[in-house]
Amino acid sequence: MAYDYKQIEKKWQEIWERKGTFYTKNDTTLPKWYGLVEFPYPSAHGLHVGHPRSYTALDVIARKKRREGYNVLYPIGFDAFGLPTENYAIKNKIHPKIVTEQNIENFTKQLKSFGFSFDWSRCVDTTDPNYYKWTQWIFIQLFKHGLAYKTTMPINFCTGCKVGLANEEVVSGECERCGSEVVQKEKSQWMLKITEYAERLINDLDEVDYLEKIKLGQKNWIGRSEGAEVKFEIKGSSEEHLQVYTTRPDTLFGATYMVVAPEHSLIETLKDNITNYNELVEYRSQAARKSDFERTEIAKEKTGVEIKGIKAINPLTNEEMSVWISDYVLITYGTGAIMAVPAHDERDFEFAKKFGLPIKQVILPPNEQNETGDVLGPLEEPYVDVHNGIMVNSDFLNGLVPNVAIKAATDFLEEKGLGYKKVNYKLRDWIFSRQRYWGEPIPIVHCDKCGYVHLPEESLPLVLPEIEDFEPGENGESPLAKLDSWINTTCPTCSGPAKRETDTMPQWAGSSWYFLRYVDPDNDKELASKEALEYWTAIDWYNGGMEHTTLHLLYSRFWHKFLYDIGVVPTKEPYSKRTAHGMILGSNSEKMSKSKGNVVNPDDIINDYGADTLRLYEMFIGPFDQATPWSMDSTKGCFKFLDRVWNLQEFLIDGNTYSEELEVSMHKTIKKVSSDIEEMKFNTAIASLMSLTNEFYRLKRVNKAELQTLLQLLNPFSPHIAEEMYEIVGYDKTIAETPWPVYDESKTIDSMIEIPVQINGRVKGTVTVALDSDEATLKTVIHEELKELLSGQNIVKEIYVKNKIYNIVIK
RNA sequence: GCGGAUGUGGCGGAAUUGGCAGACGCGCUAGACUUAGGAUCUAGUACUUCGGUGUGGAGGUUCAAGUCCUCUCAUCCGCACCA
Repeated sequence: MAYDYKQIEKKWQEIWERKGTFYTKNDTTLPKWYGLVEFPYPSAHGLHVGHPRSYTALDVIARKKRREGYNVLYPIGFDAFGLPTENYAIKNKIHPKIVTEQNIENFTKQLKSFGFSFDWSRCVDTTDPNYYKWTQWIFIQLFKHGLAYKTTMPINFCTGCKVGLANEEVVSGECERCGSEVVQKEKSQWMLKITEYAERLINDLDEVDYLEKIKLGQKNWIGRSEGAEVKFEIKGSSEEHLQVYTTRPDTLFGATYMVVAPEHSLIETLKDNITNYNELVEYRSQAARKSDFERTEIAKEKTGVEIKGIKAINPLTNEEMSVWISDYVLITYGTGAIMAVPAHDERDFEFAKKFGLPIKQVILPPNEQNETGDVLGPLEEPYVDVHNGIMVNSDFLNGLVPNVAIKAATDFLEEKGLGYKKVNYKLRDWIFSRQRYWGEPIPIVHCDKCGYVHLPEESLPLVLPEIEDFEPGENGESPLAKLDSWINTTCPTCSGPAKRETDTMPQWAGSSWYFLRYVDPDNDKELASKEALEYWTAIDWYNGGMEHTTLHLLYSRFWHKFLYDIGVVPTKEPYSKRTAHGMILGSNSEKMSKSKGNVVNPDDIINDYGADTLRLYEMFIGPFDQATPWSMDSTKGCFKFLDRVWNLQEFLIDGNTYSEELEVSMHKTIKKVSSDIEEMKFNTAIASLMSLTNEFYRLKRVNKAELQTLLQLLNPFSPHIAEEMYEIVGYDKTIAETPWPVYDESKTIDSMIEIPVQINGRVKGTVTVALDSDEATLKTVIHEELKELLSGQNIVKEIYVKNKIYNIVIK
């Protein structure tokens, strides 16, 4: 009988659904295991082959954990608010809600066709008011605790469409759709104070098991640095001064000019003193057209304008310094102003060269030091090493190494009241407003009397109003701003007239806590019950893409920590373990994209080869954490393997124990597959299953006990075929109800082994000896074996690494 | 620019972490078989002048290096309003 994957997969998916095989048990006495994958954004394109890489991986692990006796929670849901759906809706004149419904329906059908062991009864959808009610509730808690505030932040504004744009929609300074110029436009926006959690977000990484590169990525993103904030007086102005953050207070004597961001408030406050105000404003509007990324590009030529009419005073030398504006200084980092030390900073150096500003060397590199230590030629390039060199031209710092000078300089500044020690972070607060329709409404009203007031919690959810016209408003406003009936409301505090917030939340909101909802998805009293949270959190294993390292993963950790602080969740960290999968590329090794025509549709693979083949290939394709190109031929190879397994039925003989020739192989394979799954080395786990199958073919027979084990090990990867064959072989239980196979360590070792023999590091032969043979025995055997090669040679040394290798050194 | 990765046959990759480089799969070659199929089975397959040579390149440490050290080249990914 041929391998009829279509019939087999349909049959088992129906059985699993009917019996509720993978529904999570409500038994909290069992040990639990909570595996999580990133829930998909239900786009109109459907799933791509990247999704099942992560989903299959944790499905494999979940299926193994269940059979090891764990109560497993392996849920799925939909992250359904977001920009692409809204844009699609506008373009095709369909309500985003309808689009979302259709997409979710399609995604569900697709996901079910893979045979994933999700507990579908716990499916969540971030656009469901019963779900976003709690997203809004969390926002209110943040607001009540002073972690949500409003401030003016720039948005990308398309001068053509008159709407706000996402960064992704801006292509080299132009609107992706209409090609008009995009400028930065100031807007009042809701912000979340993630920076308040910066220190804990770094420190608590010590308590979790994340891939090292993920921890590193988060630490670098948060960008903690220790330095000093220094106050620079402005000549002729007693109230205004410049506040500067520097990690290198040791170089303060070398600061020869200052640079502030074009957006710096100083330009407005000292407008009357400034003689070239118009020139500065012009430069600022130029800078507004560039992204931060473009502005800080070191390769580009530095630009800038001197602020004429004002001077700053170096607090240590009391010298006058010119003040400039330049776009390489960002208003969002530090204080938006820097002291420039051109001799010891690359960008400052370049800037100084271009504008002919003084360069004063204050650190002498070690190789240039002479007896006097004061011979300073013109610098070819800036010298930036903090660990080597010696301070010069720096008064009381002279003779110190920079590292020591940093502390000395900071202490001095603190003593004299000129500055103070400060920890700074690159991490910025989270811009939480979107001028969009398809997001959670922000449950805040503005009352002229009471200011910003949150809605009463019992009034939630604040349902997104059904509107006809969800096109963006004029001047970058949210579509909701056009809806007077929505905007005008009463203040919950004073009952006076008030206006609703018209911006919505970013997509990140719903995904920052969805894993909590899975544990108790239908609760309408709390976001989840205490008992359920107590039992299920923290998540035991979370797998997802590397691209989420710095945003989703940090945002959700931040929210979780906040919820911990207010007593809602019992753990400090949401995820005990985090791993990441590599991207699946097109067969030409480029990122899959419609325009390149290299997209592989999983539906086609399932249709042509079946879900079992797709799952197997996704796990076999290459090392799990690395990017790998898709290959249609290799997909076929996986199908061929399953077909070979299917045809083992022809060789099947009776036998309740492993046969003698296969015993070691059986135990070795169980060991290898078990440990490889835990380490996510799926590709080699499958390779060992293939090898075992090849052995069965070589012997032209397999007994029931051996086939049973093979099917049990194959089951997590290709569950349908494994279950079907298990049933055919005649077991009354399904594999899903069967414990994971065990191995005997003593039976994984061969009694005779082959030892390679090297002469001067080159393999010249091998000898087969009993395991753990002693060196003397081995030496006799080897010298007999390699008699000819060794005769007349001067043997200098012989090295034996037990059970590994034997090396003879001759001269 | 900042940050994170990766370089091994024709291709995807493996290598017990310093111990026989190329497991497993694809592709290719030859043979067998046949209800001529998307077949299947068996054997072979890094290069080679058969001495050797080979893990992006150049040095080094070691009895022994894909693995450790120094320098260097190339490619890919992320960068805060895509998710």
